[in-house]
Amino acid sequence: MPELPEVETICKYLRDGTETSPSILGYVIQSAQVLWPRTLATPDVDEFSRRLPGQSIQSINRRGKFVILSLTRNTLLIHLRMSGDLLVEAGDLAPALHHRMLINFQNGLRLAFNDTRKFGRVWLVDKPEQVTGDLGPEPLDEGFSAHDLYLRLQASRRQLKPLLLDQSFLAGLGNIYADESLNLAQLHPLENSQHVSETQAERLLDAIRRVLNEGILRNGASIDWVYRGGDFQNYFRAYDREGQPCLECGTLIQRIRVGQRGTHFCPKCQKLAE
DNA sequence: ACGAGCGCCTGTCGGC
DNA sequence: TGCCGACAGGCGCTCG
Repeated sequence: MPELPEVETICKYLRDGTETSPSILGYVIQSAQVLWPRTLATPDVDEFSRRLPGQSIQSINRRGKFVILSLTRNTLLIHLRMSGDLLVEAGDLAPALHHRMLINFQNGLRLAFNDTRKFGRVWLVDKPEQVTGDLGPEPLDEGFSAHDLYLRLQASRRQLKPLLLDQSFLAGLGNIYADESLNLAQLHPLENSQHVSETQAERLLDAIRRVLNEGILRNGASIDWVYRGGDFQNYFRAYDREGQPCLECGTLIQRIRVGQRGTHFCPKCQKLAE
């Protein structure tokens, strides 16, 4: 799934629960099972399984695309990468086909990490900064200003699309929301970051925030086999809309390849400055 | 400092 | 129908 709005949606689901699923705050861990060992970035399976039992879930937060579960003594970080998902379910069910890790609680429920493509990773560490230390600012953080963004753009000379995907530049954007943000801000994905004016930087941050907030409001986007009820995919402006009319001017959306990622934009609204 | 290419995985889709 | 390549919401690693 995961870009910032989808990860935020999952955090909310775990923290607040839903009509059919409880919050896991305060749940006490009884045991852990790692069904696909490479899921575990650190420590090894033995130590992981030894340290978790007895700890409880103190808080659930997001930083960039990381889900962060603060436990009694340690911190559990989960990155869903391309196809990961977190589910609260009955502890006596047979593990589903793509379940990679199970955290069993004392109350008979469990947290399941489902990840078809096996790219997802889990860390159990003492300090979350050990994992999230290189992340750039949070785009929705009020303390992060358009001027801050402008200075960061000036400090680089990269193309905007790869820059927005770089988690050390800005945390949380992925391929969908980068395309959507650039389209709304009317900036070309290949534009050099040093050519972006202060006014354009303001427009870009505003666009990023609008797109992310709308994604969160709609519980993220649901595509293919990963479905959580989010419907932001019905409101895409550019992503996955090759050959369809731009919502602004009717010009057909183009798809190009940028840094091996499919990139969608309107050739009329998003002009290269050069 | 930066971009390109590839590896990691499974599944789906379109073309032949 | 079957096979095969391209592609997918991510990221870390090489290599120029």
